[in-house]
Amino acid sequence: MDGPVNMRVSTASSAAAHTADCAIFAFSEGELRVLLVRRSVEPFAGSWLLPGGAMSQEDTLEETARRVLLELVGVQDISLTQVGTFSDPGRHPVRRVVTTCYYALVRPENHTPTPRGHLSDAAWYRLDDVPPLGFDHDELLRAAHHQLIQHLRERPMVFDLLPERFTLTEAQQLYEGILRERLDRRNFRRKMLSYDFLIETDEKRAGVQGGPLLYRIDSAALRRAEKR
Amino acid sequence: MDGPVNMRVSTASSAAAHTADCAIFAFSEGELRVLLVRRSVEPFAGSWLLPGGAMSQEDTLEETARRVLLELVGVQDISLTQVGTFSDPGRHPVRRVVTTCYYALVRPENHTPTPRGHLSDAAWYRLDDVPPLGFDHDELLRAAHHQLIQHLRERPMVFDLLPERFTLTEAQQLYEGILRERLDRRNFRRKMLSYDFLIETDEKRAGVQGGPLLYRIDSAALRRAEKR
DNA sequence: ACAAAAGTGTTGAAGGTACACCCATGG
DNA sequence: CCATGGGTGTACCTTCAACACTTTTGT
Repeated sequence: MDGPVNMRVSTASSAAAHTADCAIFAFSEGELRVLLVRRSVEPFAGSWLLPGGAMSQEDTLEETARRVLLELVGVQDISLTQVGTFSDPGRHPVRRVVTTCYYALVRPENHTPTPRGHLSDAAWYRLDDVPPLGFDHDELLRAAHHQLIQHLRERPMVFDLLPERFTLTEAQQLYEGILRERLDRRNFRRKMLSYDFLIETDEKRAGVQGGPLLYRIDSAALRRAEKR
Repeated sequence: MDGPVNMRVSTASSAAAHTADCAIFAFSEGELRVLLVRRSVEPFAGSWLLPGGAMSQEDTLEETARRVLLELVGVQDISLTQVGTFSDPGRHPVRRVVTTCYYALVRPENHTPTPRGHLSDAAWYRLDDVPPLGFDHDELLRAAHHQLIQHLRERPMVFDLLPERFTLTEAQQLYEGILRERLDRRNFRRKMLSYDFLIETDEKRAGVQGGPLLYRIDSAALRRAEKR
């Protein structure tokens, strides 16, 4: 419980540090991808990780995560969803660090990740190609992906991952990339078209056979639908 | 991200304390109830709260929550589910305290809550009767209850709240208490009876008109069903 | 012209919801 | 005997899953 009186709290010299780590998902070239950074200092120097940052005195965890996103991929106004908090004392080999994991969905346009600070690299990985990660970040990523799947099953909420205009096939590839299963085109399409926030444009995607129609999202209607 | 090298972390003198707060639900006299404790010291002296405790160096948050449950209601081997982490810097008026909320489901038998330490009282409240709580615990309780509802809609998982033997009406009252809506008896009953982990006994509940049959749970089969 | 991808409808199964009457027991 | 709560079945609707052929466009 909260309180300055609790003795375990009063001896606060040894309180744990708290970080926010982000599984940042994007969709490009027909594949779901996640942003990883490479750490250049010990422990886990050279390991790939989910990007994250330490919570400061003034910030909430969500603000911390938002800052990470802003600094790394220059993205603002992104939907962030809390996945869970990981507190195993052994998860950090040196100090006690508790972390709260978030997932974020970003458009492929606005992202040229720029590693700074103690990072030597930053890159988008296809989910299948993700290497073993440092700390317990494999577990964080699994949890984030699992939660994204759960949310997607309940409601349509991944249009932040698609460009302004997109074809239904692209949307289907995105769903398949997240859910990791193949979907029936006709059933998928019928479900999509039943959403009133999906708007047919009069343009077609050039350079692809079949000449697929482009669609866009009516954000206000989507907002309403997501409220439920 | 994790790392001793991050400067915001290195100045760790001011790290936040971390607590685990529990929404402990029980079902008695046909009503869903939650355990509240009354705080006897400032800040929020005299306020009702969700019980909680500070995370120590060696423990995970879940172990912390488990200890709270053990000390307060003497219950062990309870399913604990993480609800979320709350980090608003203003949520504690004095110090920086981040909390992670869990919910737990306990059988009505094993509980005579015994307030200790800085608590003057502990009592089961019907959800409707919960008074305004101290800190941001109204929000924690709302979040915990909301998550319990979500989980219950997805799968049957509240038999930890029922006694060894129970009638289907009792189970229905429990569902209704959690979901806060009225259910159709025949539909509810059909769904329950479709579960193969629900086992009809040959006893009837005495002292109640109609002479309702008692049922029990095959824990192993339930475990399997919960896996999904 | 051919290859590749887009576009399109129907049917069956399963699950959810709505609804009313008789039966068993306690008082 | 009567009041209270327990126990039961059917019809409709919605949702999801399975499944194959035609049209459009690029090469």
